[in-house]
Amino acid sequence: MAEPGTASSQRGESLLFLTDEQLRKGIEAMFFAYRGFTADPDRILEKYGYGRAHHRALHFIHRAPGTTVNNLLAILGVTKQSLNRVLRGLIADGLVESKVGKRDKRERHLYLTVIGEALEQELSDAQRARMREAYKIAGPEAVVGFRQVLEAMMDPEMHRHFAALKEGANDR
Amino acid sequence: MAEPGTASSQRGESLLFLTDEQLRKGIEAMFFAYRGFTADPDRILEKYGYGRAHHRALHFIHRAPGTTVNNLLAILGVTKQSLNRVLRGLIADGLVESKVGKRDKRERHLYLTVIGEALEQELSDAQRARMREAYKIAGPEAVVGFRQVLEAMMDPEMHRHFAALKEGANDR
DNA sequence: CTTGGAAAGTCAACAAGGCTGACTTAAACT
DNA sequence: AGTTTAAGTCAGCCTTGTTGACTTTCCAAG
Repeated sequence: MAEPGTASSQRGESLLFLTDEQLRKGIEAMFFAYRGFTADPDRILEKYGYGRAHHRALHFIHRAPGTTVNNLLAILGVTKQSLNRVLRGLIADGLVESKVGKRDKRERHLYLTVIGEALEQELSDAQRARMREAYKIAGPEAVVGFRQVLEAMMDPEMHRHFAALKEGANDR
Repeated sequence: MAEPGTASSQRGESLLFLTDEQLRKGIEAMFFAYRGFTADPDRILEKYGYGRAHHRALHFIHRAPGTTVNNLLAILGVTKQSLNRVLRGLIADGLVESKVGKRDKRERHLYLTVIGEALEQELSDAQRARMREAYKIAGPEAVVGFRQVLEAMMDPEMHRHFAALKEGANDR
């Protein structure tokens, strides 16, 4: 790889490797890795006639069952019309259920049905398998660094949403 | 849900955090980070009436000046028709130059013009700035791990292309 | 020297998934 | 009562991906 001779790699001040070349390699790594990251789900989705947009909706509804449309909109960062097109299909096919809110009846709370959960699992299994494999190859230390860099790369707004998606425990 | 210690393979201590929950957080981190990763260039591209596809073409032509269309096709992983549409625009606008090959006159070798380089720089500057910032926050150790995980996540075919894009030195 | 195949380019048609703008309905808030 | 909010819808547009069919140019092998 590149020159390892940047002296002490433990000092936070040793930013000598931040050459344009190294940064460009990072950019390219993101590009190629993201392709791998989406490749397996894409293949599965095709079988069912869905796309990436459906996957994202399924993923985040699974993660935050009972979430409102508005909340999902904020997480996904798309327009109401875009999301609605996708959601309509998933509801029509019986993968997602939309329930009128109790406190506020204007809101719709979204849930995965049994078959919705099943597809989410299938997609998630594939994606987790690749990630697990990558983690195994790179090792535990690398995983920590990976996550740190990714988090630092997010827009602050997005990082808020990311952090809010903690393990378990949702409202409702 | 997340049962810890499922099938402890290889290094015992290391795999304890590979719960489904942790893996899902990794997946979400990729999603949100990629959004941040593309946000700045997207804003710039909009000013000039271009899209992400144009950015990718500019990036890889900059990286491998004189590359052939076929080679670019393999790197980008799109169809000839898709790439050609984008390339046609860039050539018409004078950002990219297409030269007939010397050895093999069927091939076209692609180069950025001065203004092509200028736009590539503008895009790249923004993207590198974000990456540099993320690297600085995460620290040098993290950067190494980041790159290791990303490389392990690529499809083998894509990793070949990635590795081929080493510093400097192009064919011709 | 002929011919098969590779590299590039083009036309046409289509689909997914973004977007804007305008508008409706129902419910909540003030 | 009037305004705002959440959701949904219709219509239309754009980018970027896809197939399929076809041409031109040219290299290389028979």
